[in-house]
Amino acid sequence: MATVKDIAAAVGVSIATVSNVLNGRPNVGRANRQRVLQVAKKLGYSPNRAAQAMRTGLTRAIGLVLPDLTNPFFPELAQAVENTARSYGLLVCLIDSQGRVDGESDGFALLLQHAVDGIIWCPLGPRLPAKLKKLARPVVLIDRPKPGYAVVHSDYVMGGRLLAEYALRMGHTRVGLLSGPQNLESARQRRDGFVAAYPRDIKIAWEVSVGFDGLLTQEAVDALAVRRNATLIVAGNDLIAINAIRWLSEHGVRVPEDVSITGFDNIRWAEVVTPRLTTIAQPVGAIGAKAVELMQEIMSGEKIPARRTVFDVTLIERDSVKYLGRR
Amino acid sequence: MATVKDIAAAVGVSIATVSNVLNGRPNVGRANRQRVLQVAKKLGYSPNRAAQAMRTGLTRAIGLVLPDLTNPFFPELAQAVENTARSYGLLVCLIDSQGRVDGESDGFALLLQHAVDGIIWCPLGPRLPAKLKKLARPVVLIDRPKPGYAVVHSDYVMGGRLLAEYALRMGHTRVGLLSGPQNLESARQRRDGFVAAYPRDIKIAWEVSVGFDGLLTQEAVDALAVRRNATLIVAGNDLIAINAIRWLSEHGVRVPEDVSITGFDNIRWAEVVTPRLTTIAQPVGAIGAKAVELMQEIMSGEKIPARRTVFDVTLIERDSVKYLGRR
DNA sequence: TAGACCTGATGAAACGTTACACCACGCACG
DNA sequence: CGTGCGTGGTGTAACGTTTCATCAGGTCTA
Repeated sequence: MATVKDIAAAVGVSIATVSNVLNGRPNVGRANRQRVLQVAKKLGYSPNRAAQAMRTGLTRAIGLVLPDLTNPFFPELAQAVENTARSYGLLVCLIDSQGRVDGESDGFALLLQHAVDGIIWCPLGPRLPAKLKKLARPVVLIDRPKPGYAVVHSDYVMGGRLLAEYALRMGHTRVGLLSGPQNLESARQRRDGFVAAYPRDIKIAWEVSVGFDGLLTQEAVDALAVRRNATLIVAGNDLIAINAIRWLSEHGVRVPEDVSITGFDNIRWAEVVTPRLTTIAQPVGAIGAKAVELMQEIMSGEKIPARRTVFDVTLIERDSVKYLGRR
Repeated sequence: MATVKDIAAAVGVSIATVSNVLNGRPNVGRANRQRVLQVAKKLGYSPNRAAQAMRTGLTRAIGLVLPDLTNPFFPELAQAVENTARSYGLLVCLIDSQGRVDGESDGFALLLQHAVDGIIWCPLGPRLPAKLKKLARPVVLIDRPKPGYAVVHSDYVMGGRLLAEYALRMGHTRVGLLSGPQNLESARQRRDGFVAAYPRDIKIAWEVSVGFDGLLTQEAVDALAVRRNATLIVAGNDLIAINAIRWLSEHGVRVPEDVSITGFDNIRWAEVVTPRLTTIAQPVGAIGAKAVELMQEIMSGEKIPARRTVFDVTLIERDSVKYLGRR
């Protein structure tokens, strides 16, 4: 591997001069600047990141800490993050905690050892390890807000509202709520957005909340079995909706003929499942990209970045909601 | 951050001694060894990776280069790789080429800059960039063999054979082949394993091959429309099978009543789709884990690792194949 | 013409490790 | 008693960069 010393020798200047032109500093003459650039290219020079890191403390790598890649929401996110990061010349170091808080903190420790320049984090555990906090590297949360952090996510209450409007338009006035975990702001806002949109027109027949992994609790199954007189089930995300559909069809309840259902996230399963799931689409790619851009802004110190970036969502109408006629 | 100098000062020995005990070298007395360890722990010492990398040339990080995380085969793989790597203290640096060969080589360049210790690669492009090859870092291929590389993948011809046996058992003797890209060994072996298993009993009514992303070509659609008198369609992977099912049901052909179909991979969609897909399960997690273990073996130089590790696959019987009665 | 001030360039220290070469000491052996 | 060796320990160079302080020489100004 060519080093700055090699370039200096080839051009006949000092390594300081080489370093100066490579870093775009002004104190070097036109002729030398050109020759250095030229030789650097010819030698296929690329700076030794380890040496740079040692001098500057910066690694040009960022961490991406996710709870579970097998949750189909995350791969697309990871892909967007990686590609945007790469366009900034940043390497993405992946941590998948497999839903375990201790895995997450192990991951943080590893990222800390490697001194990543920043972390994009979809939080599972409650807080950042103290050591990492002391390092004061920029942290951008994704999808799940937490006080004191920059965060980018989509407009969950808008999503809830969109679903409520649509429900009404399709003639549904009694609904059951199969919400996500209510300790998560992202789940709470979906629910609240829906409930608050048309409180007079839409009655909540029943309500139970489950995890975002979609596993149905006994309570949830009981609710699905009875359904009271809800004509529509509003699920906290697509995974929940899909599991509900499967449970229902295994128990002889047809969707949407007997009961309608909506999801949230528009994961790719949503259109392969039967019936194809009506849901809310988040701009996952844009969210991932924005998180990296934010990170880059913070790192370059150009400006104080927004604490909170919220993306609009859209309704994806498919086949899982039956039209009951105008009210 | 505490350094070895800090420890040395606190204990009252030289930094060389500190380094010696930290690296388990024998030339240091019992008393000093204990005190150094103790102080290191108290100070929360963790070695500066950049400095280590500069001295030793080793970074304790590996690259994971994938063609497309949104292909549901890969997230599980990535998760397994990351978790196993972490258990060895290795950081995983992710590259997702989004199916573009130039993205892949950009990714390799980035990994090269960061001097990862090795690369786990599910190859898209034909060859490793020359520079990387010169570095002679260990490379382990996953899923797609290539001459001259260590590779871990599952037993595709066994999968093909299993499907053939099953087809026969269910009474299917005329099949259509919707194979994967035949320039990929993994697709070719699936097909050949199936075809070669019972050449006298099973007739191939027609055959077309498409990409592993499952997008149906015009040729594929034509074949699906006619189907000749095939009673079973053997798809190259689950994505292809699922797209075929969707096309068929959109065109009034019922699965499996009118035609049966099988997949390959057992991606998680396979059990949410209707009908639930009969397919071949690969031990994806085991494959990812094994790739890392192999990498670790090569890096530690303990032994010459196997060039090729092949995993058994299993048949997952679900609802997409109709029983036609014993022949 | 002396001083001030630019421009272009350089020497050398520093970042935190590792590892080679060396040293001091004590003991055993011929 | 001299030599050799094993044990425990240290000094220091080197990895490749960046950056600070410095400098030579030229030009402008008073």
